[in-house]
Amino acid sequence: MPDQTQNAFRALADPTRRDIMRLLSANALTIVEVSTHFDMTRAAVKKHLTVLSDGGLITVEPRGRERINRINPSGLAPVLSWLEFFDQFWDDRLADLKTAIEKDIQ
Amino acid sequence: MPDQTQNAFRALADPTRRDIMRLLSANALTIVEVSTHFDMTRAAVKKHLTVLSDGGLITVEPRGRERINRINPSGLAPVLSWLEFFDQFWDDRLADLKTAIEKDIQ
DNA sequence: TTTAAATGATACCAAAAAGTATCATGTTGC
DNA sequence: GCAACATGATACTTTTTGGTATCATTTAAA
Repeated sequence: MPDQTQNAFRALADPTRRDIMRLLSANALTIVEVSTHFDMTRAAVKKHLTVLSDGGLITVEPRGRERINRINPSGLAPVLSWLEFFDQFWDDRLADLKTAIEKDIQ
Repeated sequence: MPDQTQNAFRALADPTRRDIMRLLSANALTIVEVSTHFDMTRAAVKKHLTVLSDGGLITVEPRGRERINRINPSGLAPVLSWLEFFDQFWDDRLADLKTAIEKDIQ
């Protein structure tokens, strides 16, 4: 059983991966399409996508010879859940947020 | 000029450091006191505290020969700010959160 | 049916991260 | 003053990470 919290935080720790998240928030893209936005090889980008997938932050849908990488916002839930612990310092507002999110994702 | 967003995400990527955050949320502690909670040397814990400090997630106050490590919740602001970008997937609730936080921490 | 395109997989490399051990420095208290 | 204590600092080792290069496999398309 994977530690989703750890995998998600790990995935977010790299700036390239956070950029990929933003990129995919606009459009679902293939690996090649994502690669064109970064100054590194396709293989390196694919590794980042694997880490994001392990963290539950994206989903990958095979389509013919392509793989469509799609953002998975609910993958951020463990991160928000962890951050929510600190809402005691912010007057319980993060708790409200978490409840709202949990209501949204199935 | 440090990249606070990167430093904060980097600091949160390690499970020990996240545990230290929780620990310090209850009480401000010296390095030795923090060390007693983990199965590693004092030097290793101190390194983690340095990373947390670099990320703006704790503050360190010298007191005599001790250093009081105190949680700094506002250091999470860059993280929440980045996450807020994805509130488009959650009906703008994270944006409300960010506004609320910004109102709290001068 | 070939050929080109998209991806998978592997080996390899360099740098960063996590940890230890050790010694130096500064403080407290008797 | 001096011994014990808390921390600082450095060197070193191991593992992980981010990256490249290369070749194999699968699929689309002419």
